[in-house]
Amino acid sequence: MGRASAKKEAERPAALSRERILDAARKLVEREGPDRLSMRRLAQALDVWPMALYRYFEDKDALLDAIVDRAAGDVAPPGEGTWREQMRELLHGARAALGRGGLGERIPRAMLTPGVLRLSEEGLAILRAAGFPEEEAARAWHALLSYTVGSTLTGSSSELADVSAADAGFDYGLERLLDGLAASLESPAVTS
Amino acid sequence: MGRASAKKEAERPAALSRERILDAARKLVEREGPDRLSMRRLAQALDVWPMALYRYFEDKDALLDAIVDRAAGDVAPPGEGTWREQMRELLHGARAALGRGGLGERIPRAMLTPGVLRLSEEGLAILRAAGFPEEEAARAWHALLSYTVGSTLTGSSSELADVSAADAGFDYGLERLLDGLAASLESPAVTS
DNA sequence: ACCTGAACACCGTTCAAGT
DNA sequence: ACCTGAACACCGTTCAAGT
Repeated sequence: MGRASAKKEAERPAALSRERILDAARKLVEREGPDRLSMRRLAQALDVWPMALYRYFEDKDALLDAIVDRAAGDVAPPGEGTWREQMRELLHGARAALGRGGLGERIPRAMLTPGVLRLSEEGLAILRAAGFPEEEAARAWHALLSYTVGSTLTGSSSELADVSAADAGFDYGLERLLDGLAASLESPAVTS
Repeated sequence: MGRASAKKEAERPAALSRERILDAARKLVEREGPDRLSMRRLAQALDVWPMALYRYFEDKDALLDAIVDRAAGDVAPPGEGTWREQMRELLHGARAALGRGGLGERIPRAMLTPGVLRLSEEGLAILRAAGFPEEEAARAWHALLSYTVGSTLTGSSSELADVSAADAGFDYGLERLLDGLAASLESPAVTS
C-alpha cells in the first residue's frame, strides 16, 4: 500500500481489492439478479480486465462464497429478550440478507465461511441459553436455518409477490416451528 | 407416429419426444449433477443436434421446469393414516424426489406446473381433512414445503454427508413443525 | 506485484436451410 | 414436420506476456 505517493489523486481509478470487488458484485446482484453476475460483467463494472479479478478470488465460486460470507456476517446479532424473541430477530435478519438476489441457495456451499459460522454460533448460543442440550441445539438450528433458507426460495414465488404476505407466511411457519421446539424443551423425548 | 412402416427396426435411433428427452435429462442430472446439464451435452447424449431439442422445449428453463414437474408428479400419494403420518409420507417422498440433483431450488419457478400443483393439492387436502381452515392450511403447507425445500439444500451440506444423519435431521425438524401445527389446530390463535 | 491480451473450450439460442 | 449447420453473442479460465 502506497509505496510511492501517486502523482495525483484519481489518476488511477482506485486499486482493486477484495472489498471493492465484493461491493461491486453485491450491487450487481441486487440490481440485476444473480444470473446476471459474470466475471466479465463484473470486471467491466470495475473498469478492469476480467483476469484482474482472479488475483483476489480463485474462481467464481470463491467469489460467490465470499458474497454469502459477508451477507451472513452482516446480520445483526440479536439484542436482549427471550430466546424466541432473539431467534426471531436473528432469522429475520438472515432472511433479509439472504433473500436479496437468491443467495439462499448458496448457503450450503458457504457453511464453513466465517460469516456463516458466526451466524450459526449466534443461533446455537441462543438455543443453548434456552436450555437445549448441545446435540438437540444443533438439530434445532439446522431445522430453523433450513426453514429460513427454504422460505427465501419459495417466498419469492409468483403467488406471494406481495412482500408483506410473504413475511406473514414466513412468520406463521416460524412460530409453529418455535412452538414445537419450545414444547420439546419442556418435555424432552426419551430418545432423539 | 408411424405414418409409413419403417423399413427396418432400429434404422433410425428412435424419434425424439418430450418423454425421451426428459428421461435422458434426468439420467444426466442424476449421474453428473445439475451443473453438467447443458442443451449441447443433452443433445449429444441423444445423438442429435442441439437445436432438435428446441422443437420440444421452448428453452432450457422450460426443460428444467418439466424435469421438476415430473419429479414432483411422481411423488407417491400418501396411504391411509393420521394426518401426521400422511404428511410425513408425502414430504419424505418430496424430499427424495427433489433432493436428487439439486432440483429443490427450482421448485419456486415450477410452482404452477401440473406435477407440483398436484403435490400441493395433496398436501392441502391432508391439512384440510385434519381440520385446518382453508387459509391456515395454505400457510401450513407453505411452511412445510419451505422446510422440505430448504432441507434438500442444507441437508446435502458437508457436515451432513452421512445420509442417515441428514434424514434424522430432517425428521427432527419436521416433527417439531408438525407439533407446532398440531398445537395450533387444538387451540386456534385469535388472529393470524 | 498487478494487470493486459489473446486464446481455448465451452455455453444458449437465432436463423436459414435441408429432406 | 422434423432435424441440420453455421453463426452470434456470450461464458469461465489458462497462459504468456507486459510494466
